[in-house]
Amino acid sequence: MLSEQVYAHLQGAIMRGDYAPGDALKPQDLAREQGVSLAVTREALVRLVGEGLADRLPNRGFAVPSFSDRRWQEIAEARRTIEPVVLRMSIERGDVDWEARVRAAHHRLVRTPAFVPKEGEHYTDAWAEAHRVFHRTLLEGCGNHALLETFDRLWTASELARRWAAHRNPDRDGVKEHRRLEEAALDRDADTAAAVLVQHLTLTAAALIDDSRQPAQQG
Amino acid sequence: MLSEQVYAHLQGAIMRGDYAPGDALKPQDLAREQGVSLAVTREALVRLVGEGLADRLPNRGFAVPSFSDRRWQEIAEARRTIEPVVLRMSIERGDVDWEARVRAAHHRLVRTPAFVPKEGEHYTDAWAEAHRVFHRTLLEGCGNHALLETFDRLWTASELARRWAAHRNPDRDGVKEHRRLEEAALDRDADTAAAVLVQHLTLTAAALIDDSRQPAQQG
DNA sequence: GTAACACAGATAATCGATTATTGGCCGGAT
DNA sequence: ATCCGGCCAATAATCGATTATCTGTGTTAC
Repeated sequence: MLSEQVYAHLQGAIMRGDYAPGDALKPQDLAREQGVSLAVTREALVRLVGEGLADRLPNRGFAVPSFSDRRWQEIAEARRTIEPVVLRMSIERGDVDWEARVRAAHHRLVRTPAFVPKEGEHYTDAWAEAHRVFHRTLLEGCGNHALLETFDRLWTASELARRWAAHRNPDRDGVKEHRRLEEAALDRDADTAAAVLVQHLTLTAAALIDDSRQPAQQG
Repeated sequence: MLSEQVYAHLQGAIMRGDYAPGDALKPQDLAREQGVSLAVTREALVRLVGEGLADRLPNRGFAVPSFSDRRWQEIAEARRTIEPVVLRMSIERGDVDWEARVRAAHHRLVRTPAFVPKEGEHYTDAWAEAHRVFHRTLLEGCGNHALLETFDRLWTASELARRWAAHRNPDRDGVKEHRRLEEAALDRDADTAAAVLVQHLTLTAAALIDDSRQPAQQG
């Protein structure tokens, strides 16, 4: 299934930031680059649109979603609204296997370097994936596929937005936040875990507000 | 944009139950029936898959999602988990325009006949739509597109499942439930509204459990 | 000088035909 | 009689070419 490969390639490219928001995704060019036909490329693009990773402008083709501060804030709020509730369910229901996977995911997250020296300011692909897996594993104890799918969609949107938010981290200790999250979850302390998660998500959202509303005001 | 029409047609047909769960959706046949090419049909099918209204079996084509009791229960639980929280936000934030739209949606719901005499046991399209609009309007006060999109996806999945759940309504007064929901929302009584909504969703889910686990055990 | 129109190039959307893969069917061997 | 393996029809997936639509530019009329 060629469209699968093209889809994966485009998803990676968009999430990695190879294209800027608003850039046109021309089926012709993409088809030539990938060495496939138009139909295949179109199929992949339609899928991307379904996942929210591309916009479709009728009779004007496809494009990378344009960054919108408002939309980003709504996604962040949606996560703050939904994830704590699911986390509570997860903590209540998770079994030993879940506990083990949380530990494993946290370990992997801690041991994966977030930045590579030369690469510059952006997270490594490996860390981004470990980060996603940790957050998802925390919720997987709920055992509800529909809820986890909701998480997946919001996470994707959230990551895409963050990629384009030039975040100057206000003294933030992500490592510590994650550790507190892991501890509270494994202690079955739902209240604490939910509170820490909300704070974690709030801080992430706040980092963007600052940058977009006070660009380079360092006085 | 032809694929749009084909998409709309298929969505309606699937939701209406013109195809049974598991039925193959053959691009060839569909293309012939609709008088369009394969590419167009495929594009529509890929969209359907994205919306959860079709399954894709690699190298084996597309099919109507097979009904799964487990999946349905998970969707119902997801709704019970998310919608009350969003309803609270909506009640807290909704403005006068929202109030007016809630009243209008409820009025329309009440005045739309749920069944047509001859048609048999299934809801009319008009009532199903009015029902959806009422529930969605209740949540729209939250003003968060990401959350409403989540609602839309869960609603679609929920409706599709319900279409195939031969629900024998246990003495249920849907009209009354909706009225209590409207009243609590407009009274800004978030606690009551959330509680009524959870009960509403629980009863809907329960109707299916009964039928699938005790098929025709009447005495 | 401005504004409306028409042309041209680019590209989105669609089509009909070709290739590749699947699952069932038949025959032969054990 | 049953099981294994190779044909065959059906159809999924892909392709290259065609048609329709949009955007920008240049021209002409006022």
